[in-house]
Amino acid sequence: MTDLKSAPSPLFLREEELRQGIELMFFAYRYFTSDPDAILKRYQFGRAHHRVVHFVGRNPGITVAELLSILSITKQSLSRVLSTLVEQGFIEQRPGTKDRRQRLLSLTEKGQALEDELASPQKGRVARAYREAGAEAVEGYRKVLLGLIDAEDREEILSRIIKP
Amino acid sequence: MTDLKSAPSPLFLREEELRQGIELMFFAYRYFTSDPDAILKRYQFGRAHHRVVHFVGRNPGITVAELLSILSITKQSLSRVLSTLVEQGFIEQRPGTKDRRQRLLSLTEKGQALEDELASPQKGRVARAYREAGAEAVEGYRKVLLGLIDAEDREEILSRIIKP
DNA sequence: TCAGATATGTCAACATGACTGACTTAAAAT
DNA sequence: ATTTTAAGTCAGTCATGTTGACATATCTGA
Repeated sequence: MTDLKSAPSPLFLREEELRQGIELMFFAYRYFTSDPDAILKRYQFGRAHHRVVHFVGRNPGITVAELLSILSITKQSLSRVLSTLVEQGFIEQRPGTKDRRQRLLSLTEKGQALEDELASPQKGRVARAYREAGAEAVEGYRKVLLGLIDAEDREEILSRIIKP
Repeated sequence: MTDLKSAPSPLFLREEELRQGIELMFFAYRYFTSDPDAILKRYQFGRAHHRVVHFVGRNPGITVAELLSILSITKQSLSRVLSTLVEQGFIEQRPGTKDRRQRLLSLTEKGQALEDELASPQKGRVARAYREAGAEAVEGYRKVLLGLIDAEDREEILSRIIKP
């Protein structure tokens, strides 16, 4: 018989490592969203508004359908948030030139200001983490995050992220 | 005057890198939670149930107050989820021996089975990402995630994660 | 050109999980 | 004995997700 006490299996160690990676993600994500969350409160907005502002800001002229696909939510969920943002003058819609059914979305100046306000502390937080961890660690961070995504979706997501 | 076209500023590049890191986190987190989310549906549970089952599983005998502190939610929010899990026999409570006001929480066998079921595909996903990225990348991933956490909270969170 | 497909928006209804604030009970601590 | 603490509860609110059905305008292909 093997000695159970003195020879912990590599499998157990790996299990522990995985669990730590999972918990670390849980806690890190909470801090990751904490800065914008605090700002959004002042506007009586939630994370959903942030996501819309972010992706419209990064993809000016995006269609509603594309936005739905990025956010992976239903039309109805988006609708509430989007109409609020349009009514309050953060986002503007204009009909597509090729297809006039489309409503191409973009940030107004006011919307751009909000986007900057929300993004700034979050970028600051990520910048600090990058700086502290070093360039090599950043590369690892990106590799692992990408690996968490279903293999078949990676290319599409990468092309969305790396676009400009 | 400097040539704006041919010499993009390092600041711009850094901005882009930060934005990519932010978006990557957004997408990765969605996949990260996707496996347990699908399972939870079958039990008519949500992410909140998962978090409770997870942290009770990893900290048998945890008090309600400690659990609240880890989850950073209110008593009322926890209450609904926790009472459901207790009623349905996933979690058991026993009075503390030193302080009988406390209800020490632990998983029942049924609760442990649920924890395993939820954790297993998530661990599989993380394991795959780790394997594909390599040990060095994993170290970087952990460094950056830790760096996203407020410096003053890191020690406490690390001690929670690395406990056993 | 017209029928069907598509892009968007809207209505109604519902579930989850977060919040606040006030209050109760039991037990511990001073 | 009084105060503090641990836990639970009540009542209400909000944000954000869901489904399914339907309306309108526009585009596209036979």
